[in-house]
Amino acid sequence: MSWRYALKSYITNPETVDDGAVIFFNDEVTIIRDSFPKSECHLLVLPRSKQLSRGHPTSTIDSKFKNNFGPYVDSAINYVFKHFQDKFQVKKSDQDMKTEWDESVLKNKDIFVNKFLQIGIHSVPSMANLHIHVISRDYHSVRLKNKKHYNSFNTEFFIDWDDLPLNKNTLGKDKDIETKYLKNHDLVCCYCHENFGNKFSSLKKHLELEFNNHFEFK
Amino acid sequence: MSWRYALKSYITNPETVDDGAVIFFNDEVTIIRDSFPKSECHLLVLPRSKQLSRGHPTSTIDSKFKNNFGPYVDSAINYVFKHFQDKFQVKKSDQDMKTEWDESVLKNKDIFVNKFLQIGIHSVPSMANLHIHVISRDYHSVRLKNKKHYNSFNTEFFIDWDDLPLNKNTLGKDKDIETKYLKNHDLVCCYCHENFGNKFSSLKKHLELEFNNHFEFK
DNA sequence: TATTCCGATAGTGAC
DNA sequence: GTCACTATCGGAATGAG
Ligand SMILES: Nc1ncnc2c1ncn2[C@@H]1O[C@H](COP(=O)(O)O)[C@@H](O)[C@H]1O
Ligand SMILES: Nc1ncnc2c1ncn2[C@@H]1O[C@H](COP(=O)(O)O)[C@@H](O)[C@H]1O
Ligand SMILES: [Zn+2]
Ligand SMILES: [Zn+2]
Repeated sequence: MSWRYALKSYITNPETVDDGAVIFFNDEVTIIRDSFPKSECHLLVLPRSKQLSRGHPTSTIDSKFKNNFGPYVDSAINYVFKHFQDKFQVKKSDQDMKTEWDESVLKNKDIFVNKFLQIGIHSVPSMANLHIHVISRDYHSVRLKNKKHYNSFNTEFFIDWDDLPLNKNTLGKDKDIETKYLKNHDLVCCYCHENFGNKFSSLKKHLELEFNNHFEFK
Repeated sequence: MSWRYALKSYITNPETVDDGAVIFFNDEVTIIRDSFPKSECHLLVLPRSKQLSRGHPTSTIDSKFKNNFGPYVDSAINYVFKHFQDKFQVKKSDQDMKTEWDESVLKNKDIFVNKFLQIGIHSVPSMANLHIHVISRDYHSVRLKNKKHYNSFNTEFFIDWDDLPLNKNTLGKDKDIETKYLKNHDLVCCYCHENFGNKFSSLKKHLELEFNNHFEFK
């Protein structure tokens, strides 16, 4: 079986997968922790229906789909929020200045979701089984190892759940999308918007600083 | 002072340079071993006149220049021939087949020069002080580290002393020459003409074999 | 087409 | 998609009263 089907067993037999990734399943969905999380908390929501699973997300995720799976996405959101709350707290700035990054980010779920969570899909998924990413916007992870990883979540390559279904599918060819957003797009810090060009190593070090400036272990 | 003038002290004060590179100098020329030799034996002949030294080789090396410096080039050739003779001998092939690579290469200077020596210049020199390369055609050297190094001696980027002065300077822009010959030109073995494409590492290993198949230490 | 260091880019085979 | 490995390609600094 091709690597494109690495997620398949999570929907065919979630009860027998023993890698500890599954956090919820019923007849309709499986929710897992991504095995190669690109942030502190990175979940995938997978519809179990073969029909839905093999569809391309941009054409499959319509309002009916959203109505049906919205609650499961919400539950993934709740999980991430809780997990982050349990593990981290907002760091008090030395300067004690009033910023957007006050404690409310980890106290108020709506603020957390708006400022610090990404829910959506990749324009060109690699994994064949349809999945929705629910990922915290810290990008503080040893699994985040190259430009493609970062830009797949931090450019228009990432399509927000709220923007689905797309009014009109204006996406180009897969190769063109990848070239434009994953290869040629500058690396831009998601905290402060500093532009790092192609310097992934510099961005990595910077993300480490950003994370440690904003959060600390409880 | 810029790295482009790394050769300057060899012509301004050859008597005080103490790196052991200088093998001959008089009022007109300095002859040195290249500090980063790309073959077993790699010399540079440098006119000491400021006027000549700052000229571009393709416009400066005319018949008058050649008459004047030909003898020094010859002396560099003699040095390389002698050095190679002293250090190496042609290896007897197991198959004992009659090839061009018989012992005459290291016994007859004319054959050595014709088959195994390159005398000339780079189309686009990096070093600002005019210099003529006299280099054995083995390319067996730890200093030969990349495609540019190899192709600068094994494509038309290298202009033979015998072809100077050029009838007509049909060279393009420096950048274009560099792209065409150093970057885009395939790597081709100078012994057997096998094409290695961009695989410099493969060529390196092959050159090691070629050298050891043709020569051995005395 | 200076060297050297460091890192970005790219292809491979395997899982 | 992952990893590990190898190797190619690419920019930046290079100096120093
Ligand atoms: N073998 C695997 N098991 C579980 N998840 C994986 C595996 N390989 C890749 N992934 C994740 O699957 C996701 C696929 O994302 P996508 O680019 O949308 O197809 C990525 O976030 C990967 O980290
Ligand atoms: N610092 C140096 N001292 C002596 N020779 C050098 C130095 N740097 C480079 N070279 C050599 O100078 C030559 C310049 O060749 P060119 O490409 O014709 O300018 C090359 O063969 C280099 O190996
Ligand atoms: Zn930042
Ligand atoms: Zn060969």
